[in-house]
Amino acid sequence: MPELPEVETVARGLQGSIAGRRILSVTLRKTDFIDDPVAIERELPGRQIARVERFGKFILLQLASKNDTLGVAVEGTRAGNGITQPEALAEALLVHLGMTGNLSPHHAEQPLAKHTHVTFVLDDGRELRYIDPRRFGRMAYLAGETLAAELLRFGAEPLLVSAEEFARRVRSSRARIKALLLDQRVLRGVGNIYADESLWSARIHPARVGASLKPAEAGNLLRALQKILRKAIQMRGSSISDFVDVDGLQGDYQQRHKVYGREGEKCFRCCAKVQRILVAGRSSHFCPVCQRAPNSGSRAASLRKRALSGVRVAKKKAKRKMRLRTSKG
DNA sequence: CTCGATCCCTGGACGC
DNA sequence: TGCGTCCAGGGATCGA
Repeated sequence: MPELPEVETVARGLQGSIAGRRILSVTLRKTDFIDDPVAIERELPGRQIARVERFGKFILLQLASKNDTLGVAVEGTRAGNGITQPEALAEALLVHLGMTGNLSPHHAEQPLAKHTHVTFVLDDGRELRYIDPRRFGRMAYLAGETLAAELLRFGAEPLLVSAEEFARRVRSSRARIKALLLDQRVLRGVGNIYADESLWSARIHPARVGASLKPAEAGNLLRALQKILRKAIQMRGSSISDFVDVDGLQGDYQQRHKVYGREGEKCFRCCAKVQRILVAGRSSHFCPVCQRAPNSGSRAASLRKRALSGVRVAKKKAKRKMRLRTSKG
């Protein structure tokens, strides 16, 4: 299940193996996961892949500008509004691997694997193939403002976001921290595995409300998340069911999982049994001892809280009254 | 705003 | 062996 480290692994692999190659032709088979199949057939043939990068859980195949690739002075700037915006990222093919997507180069003579939905013939005799049994992935050719608008929908990059920014995003929401970590509008790239792993590391229960996190807790969580993501990238991601990189190699980070997929097994810190519950509709693995359950979730607790704060307010009012009376008298 | 439910899809696990 | 059933999960969408 490709999340940030897996997608990063694939993007780096592709950057090394297909950057600079030109796409000669495109063959589409199943297209129900493609935003606009016709645009892909129209725009990609003849184009050079300038660079491959990760954006959240997306692989971005950045296309060299037509001017560069053709080496011909095509018509001048198209900026009709007079604003010249030398957009670094003007055109790209976005690929989301979903749950089971695989994007990798193959020798042309290699038989097509089952569920090969897209083939890009490259100028060196190889083919870049997209294989995705479940078709939970997504593919889209986007350019200009459409591309910019699409990328703007996503939140901060987990490896670059500052502690302040992360704390602000997380602590300004009443949603549960697990849901916030998974919400691509908050952070881009975190999925179920790394959300659970970082919450365990920071000893934060997945059902905690974001706004209930103390600044220090938010800081610990981001540190844990970044450390885990970096290590996972170093180990080329986690291979749970079928993730492999562009060379067909599995990742190794699943060997480091502390809670994910370990329901019923002992917590590595305290030996309590790892539990799995549903939070935000996703299975969430955690240690019930290390990660204390929020008590603000229960009705009884919230009533208790309200009663307490009510008492506090009443006391303050009484104090103020008293002060007024004494100052007068 | 936040939630849960539902759908998409297939392969793998499991029960009989 | 061969069914049927259930489940996983990222994301979109919809109604509460």
